[in-house]
Order: sequence, then C-alpha cells, then structure tokens
Amino acid sequence: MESQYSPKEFDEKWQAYWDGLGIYKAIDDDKKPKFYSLVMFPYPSGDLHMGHMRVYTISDVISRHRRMLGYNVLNPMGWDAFGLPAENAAIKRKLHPEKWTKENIRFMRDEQLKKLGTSYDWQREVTTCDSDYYRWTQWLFLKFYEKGLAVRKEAPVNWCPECHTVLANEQVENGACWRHPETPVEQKMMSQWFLKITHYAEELLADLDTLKGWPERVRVMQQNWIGKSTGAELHFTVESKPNVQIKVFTTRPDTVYGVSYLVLAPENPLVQELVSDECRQAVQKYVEESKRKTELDRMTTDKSKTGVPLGASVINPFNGDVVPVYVSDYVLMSYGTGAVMGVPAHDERDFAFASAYNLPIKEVIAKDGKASGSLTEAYLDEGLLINSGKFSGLSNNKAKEAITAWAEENQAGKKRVQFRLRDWLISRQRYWGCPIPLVHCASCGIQPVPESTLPVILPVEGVEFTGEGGSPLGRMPEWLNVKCPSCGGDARRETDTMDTFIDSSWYFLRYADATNHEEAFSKARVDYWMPVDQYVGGVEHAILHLLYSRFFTRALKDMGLVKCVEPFTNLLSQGMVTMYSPVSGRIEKMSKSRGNVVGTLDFFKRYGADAARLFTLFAAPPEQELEWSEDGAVGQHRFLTRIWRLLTDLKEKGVIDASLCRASLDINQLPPAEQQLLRLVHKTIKAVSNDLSQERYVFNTAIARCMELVNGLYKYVAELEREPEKLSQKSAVLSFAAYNLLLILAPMAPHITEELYHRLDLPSSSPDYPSDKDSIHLNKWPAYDQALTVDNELELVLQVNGKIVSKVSASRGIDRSVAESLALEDDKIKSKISGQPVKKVIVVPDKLVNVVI
RNA sequence: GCCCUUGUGUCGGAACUGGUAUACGAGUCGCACUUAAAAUGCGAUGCCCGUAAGGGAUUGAGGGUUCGAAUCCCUCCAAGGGCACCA
Repeated sequence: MESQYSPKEFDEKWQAYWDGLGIYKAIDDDKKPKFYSLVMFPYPSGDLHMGHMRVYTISDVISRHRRMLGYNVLNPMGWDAFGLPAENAAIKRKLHPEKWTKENIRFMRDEQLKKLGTSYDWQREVTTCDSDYYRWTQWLFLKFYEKGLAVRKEAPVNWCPECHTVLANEQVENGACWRHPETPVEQKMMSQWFLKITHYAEELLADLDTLKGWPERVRVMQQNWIGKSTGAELHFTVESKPNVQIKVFTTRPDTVYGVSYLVLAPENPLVQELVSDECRQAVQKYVEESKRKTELDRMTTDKSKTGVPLGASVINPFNGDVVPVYVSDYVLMSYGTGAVMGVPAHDERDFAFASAYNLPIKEVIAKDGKASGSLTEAYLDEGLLINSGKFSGLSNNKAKEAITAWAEENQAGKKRVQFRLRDWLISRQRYWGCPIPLVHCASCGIQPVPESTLPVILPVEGVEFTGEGGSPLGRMPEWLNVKCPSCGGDARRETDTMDTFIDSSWYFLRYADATNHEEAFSKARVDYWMPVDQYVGGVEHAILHLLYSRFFTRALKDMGLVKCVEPFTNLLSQGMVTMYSPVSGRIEKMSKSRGNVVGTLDFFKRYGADAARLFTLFAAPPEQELEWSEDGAVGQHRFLTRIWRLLTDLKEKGVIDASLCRASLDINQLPPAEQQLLRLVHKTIKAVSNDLSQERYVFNTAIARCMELVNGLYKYVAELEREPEKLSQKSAVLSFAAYNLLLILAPMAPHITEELYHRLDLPSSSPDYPSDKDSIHLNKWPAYDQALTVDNELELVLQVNGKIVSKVSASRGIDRSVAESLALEDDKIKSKISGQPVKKVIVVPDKLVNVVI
C-alpha cells in the first residue's frame, strides 16, 4: 500500500493540465455534431457554497459525457454582473461596484468553479457589466426601439422603497419585492420604459407545446403567467351621456342578461368623468383610500368587497335595463378595460358585492332551465339560459358565441382575447446597470444614441453613492449633458438603466461568438450553435429569465438576427440543496443568512472535488431537493478510496496491464468467475450509459452501478487471493474492468479518473486512440456488448395466484411450455395447489410463472 | 379556493414500459487486522411472531381494475411549490 488516495495532491495539477491542453475549447463549425450545454450564469455575489455547486456539477457531467460521445460541445460560463447587491455594497463599504464585482468574479472563477473541476471554455467568458458586452445590450435595445418593441408609457408601476426603483410585474411576489419579501411594493403612476412582450403573448403561449424537453411544471407556470382568456368586450352606454360608453371585458357574455350593476376600477379615468355631484365627495374619498393601499393590502382584504356608487347609470344593450355604476377596488385598472359587469348570480365576487350592497341577483343560467328562486351562492356551472330574451333555452356555451355575435352586429361589443401578461417594465432608477442609450432633447423629444457612438459608457470615476435621491447618474452633469444627435442642441441623457434581466436575455447568444468586436454576434455562429441543447438552472427562474429569453429570441428572429425560435430545447431544473439550520431549527435551503452553509474551499481541501461532485450527484436525483450530509459526503470519499486502493494495488502487482485494457475477450474462453465479471462490466456500461442519457439524467443510480462494479471487483479479487500466485499474473478481465470503470466514471469524477488513467500508462497513441497519452477525457465513451449484459442462467420466480411460492434456476430463452412444466412439477407449488384445478398459467418469459387456481 | 409535485426501512434513496419491493449509500452491530484507536477488509441489518426451520403483514389511508399494483383508476389525508379579487 504505497500511496494513499490524496486528492489535494493532484486535483489542481489536472485542472491546470486541462487548461494547458485546451481540451474544453468549443470549435465553431466543426464537422462533429454540436451540443450546446448551458448552465444559468451566476450573479457574482462573492462566495459560492456547496449548495451552489450542484447545478455546475450536473451541467458539467452532461458536458463531459457528451464530449466522450463524440460531440462538439459548447460549455461556456460568464457573469450576470450588473445588479443591486454591488451598488448596495458600494454604498455601505465605499467600494466601487466594478471593483467589488471584478474581485468576486476572480475569486469565484479561479478558486471555486475551476477547483470543482468544471470543463468550461473560458475563452468565451462573458461579463455583462463590461462595455464589450453592454455595448451590444444597448445595440439590441435600439433594435427593439426601432421596431416599436421598446416604448415609453405612463402606467401604474410597482415601486420598491427598499431598492429605490420600480420593478417588473414578474419581480413582485405576494405583493412584495422579490428581493425583499418584507417590503410591500407601492403603486405609482410613472412614465417608464417597457418592452412589448405582450406582442408575443399568443406565440409564447402556443409554443410552450413544442417544448417537450421542459419539465411540465415550468410549462404550466408560464402558461398560467401568460393567462389567456377568451371572451368579449361589451359596451354599455351611459344613460345621461349617450356619447359615452363603458366597455367591459368578460369571459361570460352568456350572463349579460343578469347584469345588475357595473364596476369601475378606482384609477379608471371614467370615474372622474361620470361621477355625479352628490356622490363626488364619497367617491373621491374612496379613490384616495384605495390609492394609499398597497398591492398587499388590496390582496389581503379577505375577499370582502367595498365600493361606492358613482351616481351614474348605464343601459344594458341587450335588454335595455338601466343599472347603476359603482367604484370598487376589486376591479383592477391594469387588466382588461378596468371595468367589469356585475352578474351576482353567476360570479362569486359579484355575489359578495351584491349581497353587501343589496343589489338584485338575477338568475340567467340554470341547470335544467329552471331557476332555483333563491341562490345562497353564485351558480358557476354550465346550464341553460333563462330570462335572456331570445337567447333563453340555449346552452350557456352556445350562448357565449351567439351573444357575442349579436353584440358585434349591433355595435354593442366584440370578441376579445385578454392576456394576464403585461408589458415588461425595464427602467430602473439605479446606477449599476446598462445605460439606456437614449437622450431627451427639448425640441426633438426622445432620440436614440447613434449606433456608431455606442457604447454609452457607464461612468466609473467620480460617482457618488449615497443611496438617496435617485440614481447617481442624475448628479453627474458632465455625463448627463450631451448634444442632441438630431438637432445638435442641448439635451440630457436618459438616467435610467436597464433591468438586469435584459442582460441575461441574450447572453446565450453572445457565447456563440463572444469575442466579436464588430457585432453582437455573427448570425452564422449563432445559427450553428443555437438552440441550447441542454439548459440547467433553478426553478426560481421558471417565469422570469426563461420567459424573457423566449421573448428576446422571438423578437430577434423576427428581426432576422437569429434563425431559431425557441432558445432552450431541453431544460433541467435542479432541486435546491438544504441542510439543518441552527437559526430556525429546521431543514432549509442552504444560505448564509440561515447559517447552514458548507464552504467549498474547506471541503475541497479535506475530501477533494470529486467527492463533492459525487455526493451532490448521488444523494438525490437532480430534480429533487438534496439534503447535504457530511456523512454522505464522507461515504463518497470512501468509495473513491476503494477505487484508488484497488487499482493502484493491482497495477503495482502487475495484475492490471496496460496492453490488456482494450483487449477484446472471447467469453467462451474464460473460466466462470471471469465470465461473470466480464458480464458485470458490460452490464455496468449499459446501465450507466442509459442513466446518463438525456431521457434520464439520473446520476445517483449511475454512481450506484459503478459502486456495484467496484464491489464485484473486490469480491473477485478476494477469490483470487485464495491462490496467491494468481495475483501476480496479468489479468485481461481485471485490466478491461479497471479501464472501463475509469471511463464511465470520468464525467462524474474527472480528477481521480485522470490520475489513475495516467498511472495505467497506456501504450503510445494509435489511430483509433490518438489522444491516449493526453487525457482520459479525450477518450471515447465505451461500448457494451448487448449479448454480455444478460445472464444465461437465471432464476425463475414461481407464483400461485400472484404470490411468490418458489424459485428455480433455468436457462435463458426456454419455451413457455418448459417453464410451465417446471412450475407445475415444483414441490412447493404442488403442495400449495394441493390437487385443486389449475385455471390458467401465466408465463412471463425469463421472469416468472404464475399458476392461477 | 384553483393548479402542479411528492408520500417506499432508522436516514438519503432504487425498482426502465404493471412481473422477485427495499438496489446503492449512510447509520448501527459483529468479526479480522492493531498494544490500542482510527483507517481498512469481511459479514449482518425494514417490521411482527418464532431458539430455529419457517410463517405473516407491508410502499401515507381506504376502495377498484388485473392472473399479478409502489407503478393504472377513484376517494381521502399529509407535506412542499405555483397562482390567487385576472372579471
């Protein structure tokens, strides 16, 4: 036992070696089939822990495996480097965001990701806060602006008082900022920049069906978020002002005869226009109050309804009914038309509102066409129309179309599709982001910065970070004041920066052509690499990043800049890593604030990167949660030690011989014990190949199979030890087994396999294996012989009425009749049957025989 | 409230299309090696009854389909996640 398994002695050696060889470089336009493997790039927050490492490990195994399968793999890495934490750190510690960010990047790249043994092509590294990158983010923004997909509009927006900026809808969770769950967002009317994602709502929804390689739940989440509703817009004329109409959106035009009132959202401009003198004071008070309510307040009002009458009435175009108009904050200005028709009999909310204000409840749909007389709750099911004029008697589904058609014919409305998705608010009143390349000119209005003068550089020197009074950019006159590109007069730059989700909506395109100084990317390169064949990332981006990226890709496709429509063909969303938290006393997501982090540096030092990789892969399948356990991680280190000892020992004794590693063995020439071992090797290669395939990606069982092979090898060697002279002879089977074990383990444990591979000292390069001497990772993934993955002798299970009674050994492929008689002649079966008539016998070939009595 | 996911030994988890439930690992116990411990190797290890041979129940609970169900269907329970006054 000369040398102990001691990863710290060679992990870094191999990392440097791979770097030097450049074996992870992706080749543009290679002859081999391409495989674009992508992992969501991190925000450079400073220190990754073991929880973060999971996603990089998974993605790395996939990439390494694909390389061995002969693909031209693109596996890039970069940094989502703009964002608030850097700016907040600057305010707190007087450290410039750029310096802070760059230091974090260096540490995370060199001390953490590289030391995990990842196989990135660092020549394509992308950093979104570099002007080399954001220059093109700005360029893309201008393209959107040209196409009318970037617009400035006055709208109610979400303001986070903690971030001092507005947020997109997707960045509000439960009425609070996604970064600050304790801070409710405030509603403000502001003029802001939006990207018109709603323009693509229909496509973004429909094409979800094409994403067969995405997890169902992510698709469902996006579907819900886009939220398509089909219905009608109906027009109600104001009684006292025949030239004013209130338009409502409804998914239930079939209930229009049951309207007993209309409701406007407090923010609806019609409120001010229609309010009567008598009601003005009460309405004004109500509107003021609802303005003060945060989104959170409005959501937690227990569904109880409040509202005030407007003092106006409208005419129902269908039956001429005159019904009152109310203001209530259960109607949202930002959805539909900001006005709804109240049908208490067939809508829960309307029922609650009508009950509170004693409004009539008129039934217009009933199950058998018969009114119940007194409803205690809204009737929401299907049924036949009643009290609905000429539509009475129709089924309500048919009535939806008929009523909408009538409305269209009589200029009282039209069919309408409504989406829940809203335009993407992208301006941020913060410094550390990509400047929006526009100027405001007093005479020409908003003018785009000419492409030739991009980038609009984010000033680094002389920026003051106070965290107060808006973006620091507004206080930098030398940056702020420019000449108008159109008239040459005095103008001011736009001080808002872009939402950082824009940076990450196209980074996967830049990887395809990361060093291009002439354009954002060449179309040819992007068309070669895109779409991403396997994307790996957290489910927290199920909507945000993934939806924005889909939108971007679509828009760029329509501009002719890219060919593909969907950017990510396959998506794997890995589960989070948890651990017991002494702060809460519960098992929670690993994070610094919960005090349950395991650091990477210390772990790598003690157990090596391979043990860390294997444990994260082994403890749970990738989509599931993973609980970190020190014991479990030690177990993986123990497994690696077992491999180390076995192979170094056998190599030293001369049992494993390099010349025999790839020998093709004739199983019929081998003694039984060797046959069995050879079969085990082929079975293992098959199982691991299957587990690592894109259809499965179950690394835990792949490792389990490797462990079984190692256990089998130990058992076999223990047998050999009974005749010690055998342990000094070359063994073809053991050489073959050792070599293949290293190959199939290489994607998961790249360091130990590389070290042991080099110790095998394979013969010099041959045409088939040109890179023999260089690296195990340049090897081909091993093939298996299907015939050797099954045993010739097997155990046949014998059942009576589906219960196992006995087992017999049998040869593979015996006839059904032979299997049947084996069962019927078995003593235990006979005694179980004890003379009763056999109804039938079911034979599952090579598996079992079930005797039914 | 609606939608989705998950319930298997002491624990993490296997069981591919219905066909030997508990692979693999952790933990525990025993043996070997050792002055001793650690490390390592070997063995045992889901539950109940039994000294044993052996027998019985068992995949959250209950029912169903089937020769046969962890796997398919229905009802319920629990945990986690998403959406939530979206008209």
